[in-house]
Amino acid sequence: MSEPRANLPRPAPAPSVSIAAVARHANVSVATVSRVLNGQQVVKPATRDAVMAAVQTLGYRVNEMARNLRTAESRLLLVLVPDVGNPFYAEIMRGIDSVARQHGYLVVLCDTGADVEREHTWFDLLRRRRADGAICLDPDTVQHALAHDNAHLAWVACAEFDPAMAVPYVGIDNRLAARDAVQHLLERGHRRIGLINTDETWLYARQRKQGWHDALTEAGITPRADWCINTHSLDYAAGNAAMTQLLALAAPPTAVFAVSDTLAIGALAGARSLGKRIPHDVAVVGFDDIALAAQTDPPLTTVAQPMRQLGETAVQLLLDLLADRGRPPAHVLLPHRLALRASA
Amino acid sequence: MSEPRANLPRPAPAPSVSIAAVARHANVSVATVSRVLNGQQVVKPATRDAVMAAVQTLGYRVNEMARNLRTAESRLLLVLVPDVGNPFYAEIMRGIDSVARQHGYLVVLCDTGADVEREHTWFDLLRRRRADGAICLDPDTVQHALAHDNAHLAWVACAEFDPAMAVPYVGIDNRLAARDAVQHLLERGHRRIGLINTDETWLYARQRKQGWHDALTEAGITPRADWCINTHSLDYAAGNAAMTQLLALAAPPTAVFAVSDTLAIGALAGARSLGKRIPHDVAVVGFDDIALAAQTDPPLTTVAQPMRQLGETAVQLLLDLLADRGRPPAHVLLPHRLALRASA
DNA sequence: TTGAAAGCGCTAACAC
DNA sequence: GTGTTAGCGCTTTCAA
Repeated sequence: MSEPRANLPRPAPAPSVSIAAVARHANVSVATVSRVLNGQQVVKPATRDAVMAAVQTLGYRVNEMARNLRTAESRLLLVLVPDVGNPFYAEIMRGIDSVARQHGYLVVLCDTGADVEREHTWFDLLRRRRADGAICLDPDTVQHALAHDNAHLAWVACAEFDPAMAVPYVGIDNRLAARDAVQHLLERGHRRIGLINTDETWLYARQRKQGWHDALTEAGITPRADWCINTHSLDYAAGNAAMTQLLALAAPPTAVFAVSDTLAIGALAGARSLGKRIPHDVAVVGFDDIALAAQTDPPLTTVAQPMRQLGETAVQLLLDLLADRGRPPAHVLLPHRLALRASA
Repeated sequence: MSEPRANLPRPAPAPSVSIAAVARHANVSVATVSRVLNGQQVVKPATRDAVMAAVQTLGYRVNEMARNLRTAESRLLLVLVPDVGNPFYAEIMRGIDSVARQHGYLVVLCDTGADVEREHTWFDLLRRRRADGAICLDPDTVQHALAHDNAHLAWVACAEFDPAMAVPYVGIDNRLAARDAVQHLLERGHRRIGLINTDETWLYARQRKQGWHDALTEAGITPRADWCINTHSLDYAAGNAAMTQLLALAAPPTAVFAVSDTLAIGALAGARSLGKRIPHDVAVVGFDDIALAAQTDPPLTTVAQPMRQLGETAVQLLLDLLADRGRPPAHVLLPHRLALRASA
């Protein structure tokens, strides 16, 4: 919908020097000024210098809004993030931001709360030409709900994606990564290995659970249902509660794999408050390798995701798409690695 | 400088429905369509409905770039943040974002690294009409360096500010808040109270040190120079190292006040790795009250800043300024409180 | 190598 | 109430 917008107060415009003023001052046409400003080589050096001098003395700055209207692009990219406060996303943002800026794009951080409705309102900015493209980090289920209405818009999926959708994406092999993490625990001699998983509306949650399952069954262990807890959020408190629940079991796990570092760090706190020592009483492996992971007590063993590179690649995919709308969607899987520390 | 921009590849434009098409389809003028779209009440209901129907069937969306060129505003706000990864700023961002969106503004998160040069390039976006205003969270010393060149631009300071500058700001009374924190420690019987401070290019660092000093001298204690450590960053590792250094003193502090929660959490880790129990061997008080503070072991006693409200107020100040460039700069101080937990 | 002029899609002043 | 029209400041043919 194109709703009538609320009657917002209008700010007063700032005083401005237009391209026409520069042209007048330099005794050339606006076309010539434009050519100089855009670095076109056809302009005679002397003319060029005169224009630059005028720009200098007048303190002229291009009005990018006008330029963008003319070129039909906003040079704005949207990043749709389910939870801005999560450090995992913060690092991806950094990757996105650096590459986007190199290409002359500005990035708007959009908090979606993993909610389809809010996603829709953000996508509407694309329709209104407010932004050129979007990078979506929301659950694959949310993306799926979006796909139909937004097929013609320029967007890519990052970290989380639905492989069946005709949208470019970049991520890691979550199933394999989770399997690696659990195998590490198995190698340390653990047989009862718990899983702190999150909401399975996330593809990564389903895939990492699979990886946990893979590793256990390959080791001849039958995963028990009560070894697996699903939290409703990724915050520290949720990890804390999940660990408490796991340790209350008659035969509690001797090791726990959490699908996110924030959950794992909460789990550490939960175990400690029950007087457990880590990794002696219970070992913990996390996922992501956020900065805090190296600072916990003990430092957290975790699956390192190439977060920065994830973000960088996502922008690249988006720019490729913008440059050629017709191209078949590219799918990129980046390598992960296990960051071994003291918690497991 | 208005540099010739790099020759960036141009994305292909998306297919589009203009306001003229809607007008044609509804048998009215573009002006009428514009009126309906902007919610002006003068339009006859029947006409309005016809327009809306045309909008619906054509799938029209306003081109905000064109609108913004005409209204001479970009509806974009900049938030200049020294460190995007710091959870303190993440929460302020949330406050900013929510209020900005309510007023039809989009927010761009700008990572400055507390660097004057990078700040300058961001401010240039204001000059090029790419953004309408900015909220600056950088050190007062950086702001000070900026003030001269950017006096005519619309910007406000948040959390950190130079009271002597003619720029609107919102913050808290850092000196008083720090004094409260240290007084709490004194009430618990501590006499040797360390300070983990950060770089004193920050006004808040200087002010909080003052508060620490105030409380001690009021209690008849002479603050010792070696009780005070200045870190070069706010990350967990810096807090860890500072605590280690403090505890190596001949007569180590029995309590430590850290000027940021991230520092305090790192300090907790540092103390623990030396086998100290908290608060028994050394008590710790932080500053900010980020989400993680309630999840540490033990939970962190800290000075709670109204982060969300800080952000909300900053936007309000900025919008006020945008609405009336001439108004005298408003200065707002928000209340803090002590969040009592187990670490002190 | 440069200039004149036609828009980009919209809002708003003015006319009817 | 509604239509006509003149720009907003820029880029980009097309001519010269």
